[in-house]
Amino acid sequence: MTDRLDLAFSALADPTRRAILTMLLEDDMAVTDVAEPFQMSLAAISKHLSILTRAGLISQEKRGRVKWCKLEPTAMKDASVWMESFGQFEVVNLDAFERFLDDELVDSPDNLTEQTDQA
Amino acid sequence: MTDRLDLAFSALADPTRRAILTMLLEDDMAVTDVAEPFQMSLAAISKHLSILTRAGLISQEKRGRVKWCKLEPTAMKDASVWMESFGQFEVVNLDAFERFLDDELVDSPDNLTEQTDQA
DNA sequence: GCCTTTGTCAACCAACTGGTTGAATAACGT
DNA sequence: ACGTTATTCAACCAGTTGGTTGACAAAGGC
Repeated sequence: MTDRLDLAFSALADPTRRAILTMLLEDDMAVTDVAEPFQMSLAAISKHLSILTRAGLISQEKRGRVKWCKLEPTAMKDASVWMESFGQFEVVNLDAFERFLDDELVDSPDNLTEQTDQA
Repeated sequence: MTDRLDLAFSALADPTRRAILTMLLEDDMAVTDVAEPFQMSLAAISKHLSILTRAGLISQEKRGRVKWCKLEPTAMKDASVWMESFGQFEVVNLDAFERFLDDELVDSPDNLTEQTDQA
């Protein structure tokens, strides 16, 4: 219990934490800066960051009095690999191939800002 | 809150539910048969199944007195797509492309039968 | 030295989770 | 009609989660 996948998926289950990961996609950030756009307390964000750290999704390194947060995509990739087993049923076709090529051409991930409203 | 991704990721965060999904990879199953390998009560499994249903990861159809559970990979794929954005850092290269082509050549997914710890 | 900034810790709280049990519902076999 | 099988419902419980606040420690600036 509480293996890698448990930690990764339950860390990803929270929208605040997903938003944080999206922010870190742009650049490494200090804890205070991560907290800035949110309405909740700094302590709450600090907790979220330690959950993300425990899941291996980010790493934190203290330099001076500032603690820098850095995205660690490896843990996410493990979870992604687990999920991909389920996808094979439907996606092995030219459509997927085309989308793959499209993704290759996109160099900056501007369309990533938490796409929750597109239901 | 509690949007699609919240539901999908938190459903996937539980090892029992991931095991259930893996079982359903093989074939559609009745609730009782899903419950059989687990040590917990049937009611607990029933709850897990409704969580998976609410997340869209499976569908349930009642035929006679038996409720059949069927894998629905679409919801998982949504989550997978979200995650893949984070992979771009490391995988955008010929390696990924090559693996994609390899997958294309495999016509039957026979190598899927044992990728988890499910006994 | 002193004040400010950065971040965590500890205690607390309400809400949710994952399990239990026992009763209820619904369809089947005979 | 009756007992059996399949599944859910309702109430309950312990433990976890996601937030709060106030106190604290550590590093920097002046």
